[in-house]
This record gives sequence, C-alpha cells and structure tokens, in this order.
Amino acid sequence: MTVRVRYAPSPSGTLHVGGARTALFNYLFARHHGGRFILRIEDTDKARQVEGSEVQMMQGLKNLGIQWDEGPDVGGDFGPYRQSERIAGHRAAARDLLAQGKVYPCFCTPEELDAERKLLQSRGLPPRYSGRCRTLSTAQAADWMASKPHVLRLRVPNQGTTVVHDLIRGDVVFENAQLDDFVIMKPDGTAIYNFAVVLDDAGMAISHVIRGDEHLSNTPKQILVAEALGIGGPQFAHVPMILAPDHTKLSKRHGAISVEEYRQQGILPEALVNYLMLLGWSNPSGAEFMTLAEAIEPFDLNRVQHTAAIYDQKKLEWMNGQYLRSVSLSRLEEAIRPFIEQAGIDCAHGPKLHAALELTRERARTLVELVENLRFLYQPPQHFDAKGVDRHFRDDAVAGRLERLAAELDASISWDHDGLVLLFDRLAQAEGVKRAAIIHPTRLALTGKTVGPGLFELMVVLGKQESTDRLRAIVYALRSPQGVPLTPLPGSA
RNA sequence: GACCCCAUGGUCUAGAGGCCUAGGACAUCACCCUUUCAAGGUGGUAACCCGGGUUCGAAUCCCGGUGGGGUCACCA
Repeated sequence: MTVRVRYAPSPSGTLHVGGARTALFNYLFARHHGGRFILRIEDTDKARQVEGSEVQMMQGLKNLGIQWDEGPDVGGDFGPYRQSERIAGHRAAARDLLAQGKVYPCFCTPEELDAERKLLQSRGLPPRYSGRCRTLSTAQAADWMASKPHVLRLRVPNQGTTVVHDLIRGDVVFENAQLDDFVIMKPDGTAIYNFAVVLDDAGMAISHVIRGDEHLSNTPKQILVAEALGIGGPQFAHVPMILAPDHTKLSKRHGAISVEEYRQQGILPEALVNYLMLLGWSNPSGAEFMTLAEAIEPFDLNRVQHTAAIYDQKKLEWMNGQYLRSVSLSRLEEAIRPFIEQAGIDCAHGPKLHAALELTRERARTLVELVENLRFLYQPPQHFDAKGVDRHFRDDAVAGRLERLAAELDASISWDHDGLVLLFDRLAQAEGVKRAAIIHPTRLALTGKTVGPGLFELMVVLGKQESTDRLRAIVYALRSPQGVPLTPLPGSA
C-alpha cells in the first residue's frame, strides 16, 4: 500500500505550533515510508475564514522546510485540494445516501434544537439530538424538502459499538448509543466537517490520518460515515496535544504560538522544527539534535508519546542558541539580515558582518538578541551602563589612564590579539594597577556595556581608529561637567 | 455532567517484568575555567499519582480510585 498522508488546516488563522507539529509528523511519516504528503485546505466555512490565512500557512510550512507533494498550489492527481472546490462531490454523495435511506432530512430550526439542548443539559442529560425527524414518512419528508430549509442527518445505529483502531492508542471503543444522528449537510448544501473529511480523504486516497488528539472523539462519526458510504476508511493515528505551561490549550494569551511570531523573535526555523519534533517523539538513538532530513529515517509512530506535552519556551531558546552557534556563518548572515535592517543598523561600513557574527553569536539565544549584541560594532554607544559607570569610571585616574591607553594604541604598529594583551600588560604595570582595572573601563568605553565579547577579540574586530576615537570621546566626556550619558533604565548589565 | 484519552523530577523524555541505587536534556543551585557575560567542564537538589492485585520479582501487566486533558455545533 502506498502511504498517503495529509495536513488539512482550515484557513481561519495562522499556523501555530500545534498545527506545525502535526504537519511535521505527517511529513516525517510520509518521507519515512516513501509516501506522499498532501496539503488540503478545509475552507468550507466561509464565516470563519481569515483573509490571507491560507498563504500565511503555506509560507509558514515552507519556512520550516515542510514541503508537500500535492496541494492547492502545486496540484496533483487527486485534486482539487481546496475543500470548497469539492462541494459537488459532497452533494452527490449526500444524495446517494439519502436515496438509500441512510441519511434523512431534518427540519428542526436551530432555535428549537438549542432549546432542546438546554433542556437536556439542565436535567443533567447529555445534549443530544432527539431524532424527531428520523421517523418522518418519506412522503412527508419529500414534500417538506421542496419548501422548507433542512439539514441532512446520518442515521446512526443505536446499538453496537464503533471501534477506532488507532496506531498510537490501540483500539478505542465507542458505544453507538452514545452518538446522536449528527448533521452531515447544512441547509445551504455544504458538507459538515465529519462528512467532508471522509469524502475528501477517500477521494485523495489517504492511507493514514495523523492528527491531533482532539479529533479522537470525532473519529467514530467518521468511521460511521465511511461505513454508510461503503468505503474502507484510512488508518488513524492521534498524536498528543501541545499544551501551554498552565496545562491548558495553547492560545494567544500564552504568548507566541504562531510560527510567524517565532520568526519575529529570531528563532531559526531549523531550531523550531528540531524542538517541535521532540515534543511527543524521541529518537531511539537518544539524539536530540536533528535536522528534518535526519529525523526521517528514525521516525516511527511507535515512539510517539501518549501524553500531552507542555511547551517550554526556555528549552526552545536554548536550542536556538545552540543552532546560532553551529550553523554556517553564511546561513547565519542570511537569517539575520532582516533583523539588522529592522534594527536600523548599517553594516556597509565598519567590520565585516561575518567577523561581527563570529565575535558575538556565542552569547545570543535569538537573532533579536544577537543583533543587539553586535550593534556596538557599527554604532558608537549612546548611553553607558549606569552600574558599570559607577564601578569603572568613578576613579578619577580613569580618564588619564584611558587617555594614555589611546595614545599607546595609536602608537602601536600591530593590531592583533596578542599584541594588545602585551600592550595592556605594559600599561597596567606602568600605571601600577591590575590589567583588569584597565580592561573593564575600556570595555565600557568601547561598548557602553559591562558584558560582551572578550575585550581583545572585540578590539581586533572594531579596528584601531574606531577604538581610539571612542576612547578619546569618553575621556572628553569624563572631564566635562555633564559626565557620561547613562542608560535610562538599569538592568542592562 | 456524559463519553473518550492520558499519568516517570518544574519541563521534554529513556525505560516494553529482573540490566533501575530509575538514565539523558532544559531549567535550577554550587564549584571550576575566566578581563566581564555567555559558552564549556564538574558536581548537587529533584520523579515512577494513590490503593489493591498478578509474580520469586513491577516504573513496566491487571483492576479500582484520584488527578489532568480532550470532545460533546447547521466550526474545522
């Protein structure tokens, strides 16, 4: 059997981590088995549709490297890949079922049903459809159908069980009596989800449906539809959900949940994918760092967890930091370019970007952070860390010391790490202070901060001219009555 | 409420009856390294939800309880 799986989002929002993880597992499963990964857009509910959502979702998946083999944009032999374009098929199938009596029209109004539900609930009973229209005579039904709005309901057997053979959970048994005659077609002639998926999955020859856990309780309905249709359904695999730190469903109020937001935070897509695949699945080798391609071979639904995973931003950022350090400089440059522009940094002048990245990337967890770390290389500091000023500039001797340092630097012929070390040592000795007593004020003068790359490495990249210029500017400021401009808010140390 | 799913440190997980004195990773704490901050290294705190079985032996199997989650639309 050829493996064909799909990810079928409704274009009602952005691609969020839960959806991305589901798509990821589908993708990995397809690739592992040499099968096909299909993208289908479930856009039958016009009311919930969000403009641009479809494009955004596709872009999000592409950014993560999750490429589909068939879909609305790339086509395929089993199209159309937009559910709204399959409505004719849904209708034909519904008519067929109606002719066979497996489905019947229901004329109850939404208001009536609502009242009925409320009544049942108030008595502590499950809110299920009474089946009032189920027993209408065919003549009566046919008569009303011509004049009254109606939905179509599936005649669900009130006895027996429906069992879901789940690849992850095993057999899950549902009592048919627990289900009511659910709606499969709306009055406007469009299909309800539980009907449309079954038809579309069959139409696209989907072999395995891998989706979030929240769909498990829908599955018996879909199996019942498939049975009514006389078709064999796909195999099912329900993957655990991703929950927020407070153990509830992930939502906007938990902060970033859409993959677009992660991009904006400066999370590398390769890091996000790597983190996501570890939520609910583990490599038998024990490896945690894997590219998408490397995960294909070991991926197996047998190793998918049964428990919901709680999403942890800290670990994501840690992992991102690892990627920031290990990707190639050219990849890093490509990824950081937009952030540099957005931060208003012009790196056409000054150090080479590669050198700047090499110098600063070890200390960042996100691209946003990294940009701030390298800003000083292209822009002289405007403010100076208040605590640092208090600690390193308080001594009256500092100005003179920095002035002599600038002179020494000017006079030096070489400009490399070891030469600078020697120069600092010499000066420290002459001044009768420890080397650190010069290093710290110098870093503060050059970067405005007390933390950052090693001073000598930093100076090599900054260059001689810029370094001495900044030192002299500080000397001047220290001797002026206003002193040094401080950073407005503390805590930047 | 009904139905369904699930249950190893704060978090992600390894573990498929003896290899478990429960392993790894994030986080956290301490120390080392060090010109700062990171990174790195070393070490520490920290878990098998509870109760019954089955078995010579249970984190692993069974039952019950508890807890958490999901679903109960003319949404997907």
